[in-house]
Amino acid sequence: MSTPGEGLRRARRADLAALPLEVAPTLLGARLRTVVGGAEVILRITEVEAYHGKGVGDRHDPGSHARMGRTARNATMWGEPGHLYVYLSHGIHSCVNVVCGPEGVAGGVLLRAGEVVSGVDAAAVRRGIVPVLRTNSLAEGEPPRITPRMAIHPEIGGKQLRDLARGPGRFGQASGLRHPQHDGIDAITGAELAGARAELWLGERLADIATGPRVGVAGHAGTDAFPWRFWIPGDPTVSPFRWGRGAAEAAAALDTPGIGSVLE
DNA sequence: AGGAGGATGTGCT
DNA sequence: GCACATCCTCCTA
Repeated sequence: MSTPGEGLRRARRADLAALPLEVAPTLLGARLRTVVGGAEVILRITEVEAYHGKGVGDRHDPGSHARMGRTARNATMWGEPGHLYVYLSHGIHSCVNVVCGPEGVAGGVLLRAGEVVSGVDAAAVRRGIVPVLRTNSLAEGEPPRITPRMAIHPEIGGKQLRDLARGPGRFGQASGLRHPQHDGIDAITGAELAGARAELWLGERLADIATGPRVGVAGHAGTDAFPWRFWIPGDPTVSPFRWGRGAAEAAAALDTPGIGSVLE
């Protein structure tokens, strides 16, 4: 079993007890380690979004699955922090959130993108591109690199490696976690659920964090004016920005920038 | 009971 | 840039 990285420690439930807007930037550079069907993948998180909901002392979030209150679908978002809310997007993609905020208050951080730092083979199999990618024997903590076999396909370049977990659907697929069987899995204890285990590791120090409006969320001028999306500036695995339905118009009316700004 | 609309990715124009 | 896949959830009747 490989370790997720130098100087990292397992996340504790208390690390995730604050509201999503506070927790979200602390998950950048963290590792999500999953073992599904015996295959381990470690993802270094490079892009996240905060989602609140409707709850006591909470900021109302009309872009959240929890905006209407507690339902069967979003129940995990109300639960104990540190579990993973896995939902089905567009009938196709299983997307992964880290539940945070106090129990009884809806909140989660959507893991939008990551870098596969271990288990490239398993991730590539899940992404359906296994013939192209092979891992060489990587030293402990060494990032995956473009292999000779990839070099035979110059038209591909490093894009398939970069794209393995670039975007929430790809991230979920690379992780192996799926809706509905893995919804609610505990990333603090690492307890097995439906043949899967998940662990969250924290502790990487980042020099800079970028913020901006969330991607693809239907127009909610009030919330999109606030930076709910966080990413590691310059990281190639961060997904492209796009407006949600009606959001561009709403943002234009408020003179809200779309790409976001880099904070210190 | 029926239907609209997704916290998206892919492929074609 | 735009259509489409595919299915679940919640709203309306």
